[in-house]
Amino acid sequence: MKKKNTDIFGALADPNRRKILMLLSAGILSVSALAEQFEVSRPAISKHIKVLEENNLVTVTDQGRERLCELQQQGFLELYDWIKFYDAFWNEKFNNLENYLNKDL
Amino acid sequence: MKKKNTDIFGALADPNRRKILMLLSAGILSVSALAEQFEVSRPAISKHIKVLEENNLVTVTDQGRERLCELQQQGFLELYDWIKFYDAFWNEKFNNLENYLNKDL
DNA sequence: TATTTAATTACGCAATATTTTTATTAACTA
DNA sequence: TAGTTAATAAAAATATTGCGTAATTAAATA
Repeated sequence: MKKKNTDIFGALADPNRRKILMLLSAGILSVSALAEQFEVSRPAISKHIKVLEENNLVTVTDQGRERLCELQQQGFLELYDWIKFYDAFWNEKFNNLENYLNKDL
Repeated sequence: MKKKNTDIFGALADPNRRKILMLLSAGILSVSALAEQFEVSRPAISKHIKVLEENNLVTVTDQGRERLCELQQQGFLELYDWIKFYDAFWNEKFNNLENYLNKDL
């Protein structure tokens, strides 16, 4: 039983991890292909990918000795759900403001 | 010139800070009123609020010796902008899938 | 089979983050 | 004015994170 290190917000808190996601938005890439785009070492990138994987932002599939990384929607949906709550909050707030402003028209 | 500690993703990475936002979604609260809802000390909450303020998730207004905290939309919009990019990514992806599936109909 | 390549694991360390305790500032109130 | 309340600042302790090096595993290749 492996324990999860961080949640989705923690996963997104690191700039290198967000850069990985951005790179993967252009297409599937191996760990090495990703690592080439960074100053940091390959093990560092490996760990970042693991965090992204644990939080369902990325899926990794073994292909021979390579591991191919691809964006996964589920993690993004989780984040989306979170922000939707506040989106609703703001909509309601501005609706109420609008109602208030129109009260005497 | 004071330097900002973290960006919006870092600001949201802490569970206590997200709880502060949730509590503020119910209405304006003073620092003390917020602190009551946590196990951690008041200075800790103070610092969390500062981070939220620096990232435009919360505005604080002085009222006598109290400081009233309120949600601020700007920070949420920043996050929204980020996720919108990936939202578009997924929409495009599934559109393409749909196009592919319908190709021979 | 020996070597190379892709990647992870293990370990340790430096940098950051979070929290606490103590001290301080400023605004109310008796 | 003296005491209390709300909050932050400063300093220090603790916890977590990110990263590198070295070692290891597994697959491809000469």
